[in-house]
Amino acid sequence: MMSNNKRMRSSSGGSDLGVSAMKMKKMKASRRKVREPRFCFKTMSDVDVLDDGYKWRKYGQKVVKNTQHPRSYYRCTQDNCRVKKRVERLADDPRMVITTYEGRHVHSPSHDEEDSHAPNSQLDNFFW
DNA sequence: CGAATTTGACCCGCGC
DNA sequence: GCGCGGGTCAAATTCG
Repeated sequence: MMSNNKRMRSSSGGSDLGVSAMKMKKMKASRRKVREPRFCFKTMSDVDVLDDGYKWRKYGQKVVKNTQHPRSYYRCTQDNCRVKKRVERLADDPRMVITTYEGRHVHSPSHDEEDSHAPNSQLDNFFW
């Protein structure tokens, strides 16, 4: 009764699996010493997903205090791009959106061609 | 059918 | 020591 494992995120209610997942998660994030720098940009637009050349997939939404609007979390769906993007709306200015990019892009925007030998694009990314 | 999206729940770190 | 907030993932559902 009662909810009885409503979500059981680790499935199989097992423990080993859950532990494994937990361990993996820990290892993945691993609160490393140095974290990738985060770039915050203020954008004035009614739309939050400004197609900057990358494909984003929403993976979560949470409401933050000090703000009457929920925050959206996006992640890059590229093959080798695990860049994270955070989008927050300003309560004072609903048309103002704060886009925070976390991580570093591995590919150049729009151009999907092999940029392996194109340090220029990487430099361009760094600038962003 | 596949992928993307949505919501809820869970976990960890830090503050007091 | 305990509580709260913030952040992420997973599953289910829906759209193209």
